[in-house]
Formats: sequence, structure tokens, C-alpha cells
Amino acid sequence: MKISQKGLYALQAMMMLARHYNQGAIRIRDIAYEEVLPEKFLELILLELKNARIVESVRGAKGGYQLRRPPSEIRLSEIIRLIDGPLAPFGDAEQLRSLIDSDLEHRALYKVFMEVRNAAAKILEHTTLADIVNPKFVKTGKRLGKKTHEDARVLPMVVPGNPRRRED
Amino acid sequence: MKISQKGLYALQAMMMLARHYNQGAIRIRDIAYEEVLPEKFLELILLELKNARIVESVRGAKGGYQLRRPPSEIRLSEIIRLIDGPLAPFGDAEQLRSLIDSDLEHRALYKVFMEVRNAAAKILEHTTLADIVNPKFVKTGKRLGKKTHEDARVLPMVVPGNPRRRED
DNA sequence: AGAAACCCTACCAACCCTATAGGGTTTTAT
DNA sequence: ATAAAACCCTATAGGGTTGGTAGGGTTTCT
Repeated sequence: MKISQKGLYALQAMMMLARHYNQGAIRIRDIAYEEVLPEKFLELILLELKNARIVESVRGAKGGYQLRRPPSEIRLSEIIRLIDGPLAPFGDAEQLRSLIDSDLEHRALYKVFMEVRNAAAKILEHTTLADIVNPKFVKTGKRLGKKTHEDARVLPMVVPGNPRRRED
Repeated sequence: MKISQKGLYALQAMMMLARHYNQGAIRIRDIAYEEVLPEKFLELILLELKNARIVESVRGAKGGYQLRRPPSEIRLSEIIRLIDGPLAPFGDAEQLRSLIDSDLEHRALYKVFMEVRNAAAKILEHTTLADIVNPKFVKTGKRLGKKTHEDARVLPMVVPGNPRRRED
């Protein structure tokens, strides 16, 4: 998995919106200014995030963008998959599974790819926007080795009309 | 990190050479035929692997390519870094470290990137060609959940004239 | 009404990916 | 010696992706 410049912009914009959660809609211009992102490019990104129902827009004067769910219910994996595709280093999880089953000669290699994919997924599925914004309450010198693991977190519901279903 | 088609070809070719380790040099044509790879493209890849001192060539009639080290001393990370670059999902390890130190606003995000990179590195640094070729002695139905972890393995020495040193 | 703000499509330059082509050079076998 | 085998190296090229820019259309608030 590779995170592009565009993917980084998306994550930064989402972090900014998470910081201002429940403070009303924020203009593209303000997001772009605060995060130092190209405004028109950001507009395209926010449009994608809106179509994926991660953010919502408010039109007209005083309009802008805001998160559709609390930051604790938006996983980094969701954003990255949307913008940059599957987490697997080669193909996607389904494809790898099928290769593991069919290509006997190289199955051990594809299994390693799958291991890498699973490791990345484990991290990115369990980290939400809430985990990476406003870490005021976290000691500065503290290593995140253990990481406060909020496994009691509520899983985000599957939206019925969700576009682009893909396993990886 | 993203593994390209070229990277996959490289890994397949190396697996093939590992299977025939200590059986003399093998012609590009034979590697290409056995692994079903485009011959001239494979030639470029092997040239890169040779310049990186991972394989060596034997010229003239009866020539071909062979591994310079036993398969157990060639890590997958080495091949992947050579062909497809850093393991980190964004930038490389050094760059991420510097961003974590300098960009206070997004350091938590970059730390997650670094976690992903470390997870991938852990797997790919510890898996060698020997681990993924000829798994005859492994039961077919067996899941590799635990994976025979050969940590007593000797670390490959650093070659002095090694071109292209990069941390990630 | 009018301005603010999102919505959407098109376009574009640069770069990368995946090769292909073809001759040059070195070495071996006879 | 000599021819053939085989690697060595550079050049080229089409197609796709990346990272944007441009500009007008549409909706909604005040």
C-alpha cells in the first residue's frame, strides 16, 4: 500500500475537520489555508469523501464541510482505501487469497504479501481520527508502544447505499 | 509500500534461482520460460540485481545467472527495496522520523505511518528466500499462523562496495 | 436579488510503469 | 582462430497515474 500526496491531503483535511467537530461547517478555503493545501485540489478530495459519505457538505452562504460521524468512528483505513486503494502491497486481499489457492509455485510468497497486508490493516483499522488529533492528554515523552487500545469502541454501521464496496 | 509487477517478477526470478542454488548458472531464457516472464524485461531486472550484488552473472557460452549468497541470507526486504523503494507507506523511515520531530500538528499521523512501516519491515526483514521456496517438508493443510521462526539465522554481512544505501 | 459556497467536468504537464529493440562486448567450445 | 552463446547497455515508446488548474453551473442563505 502506498499513500499518495492526495491521500495525505485527505488525511490532513479530515484531521482538521475532526479538531473542529461539532463546531459547524467549515469552508474549503479555511481548511486549505489552515492545512496549507491547494484549494481546488482539496475541493476534489472533499467531493470524493462526501460521495463516500464520510463527510457532508452544507451549501449556500455559511456553508462548508463537516464530518458525518464522530472522529472516534472514522478509521484511517477507510480514508486510505478510498483515496489510495487496497492496503495489500500487491493486488488486494481477495486476489491474494485466490493466488494462494491457485498458484502453488508461489503461494508462500503471496502468503507473505498477505501477512504484510494484515499487519497494515490491523493498525489502520484500529486507529481512528480521534486517536490522532489533540493528543493533549498524552504525555509528550511517552512512546506509543502499547497505545491505549479502545477495543470497546462501537463499530461504524454499514451504510446501505455505500458506493464502492471492496474488501481490501 | 507497493510492490509493482516488476517487483513481483524480481521475486519470482529470485525464487527460481534459489530453487536451483548450487546448480550452476541459469540462462535468462530458462528463467523467463520457467517463470513465464517477458525475457527482455527480465534481463533489465537481473541487471539491477547484479549491480546490487545480490546475484552474479557468468558470461559466455554455458553462462547465466546465480545467487551470490545462500537463499537463507537473502531477505525479501532487500529485493523489494531495490526494485520498489522504501517499505514505508509514505516517504521513507528517515523522512518520517524528521516529520514526527518537526511537524507537531501531524506527528500522530506520521507515527501511524511509521508503525505500518515497522510492521512491514519486521515481516520482510525476517523472511528470506529459503523461507518461501520448496516447502516440501511443510504439511499442505497446515496454516502458517505460527511460522517456524528461524531467529538463530546468521545476519548477512554488509558488503563494503554496496551501492545504494538507504535506510528504508 | 445577490452573493456565498459547493458541484462538476474538462484539461494538462510531468512522471512512472511495462515493456520492446537492437546492437555491443565478453567468453566458451570446437 | 572463429563462431556462437550469452550477458551488457542504451534508447525508445505507448498507456496510465499523479498532482494539480480552470471555469462555469447550481444551490442556498441572508
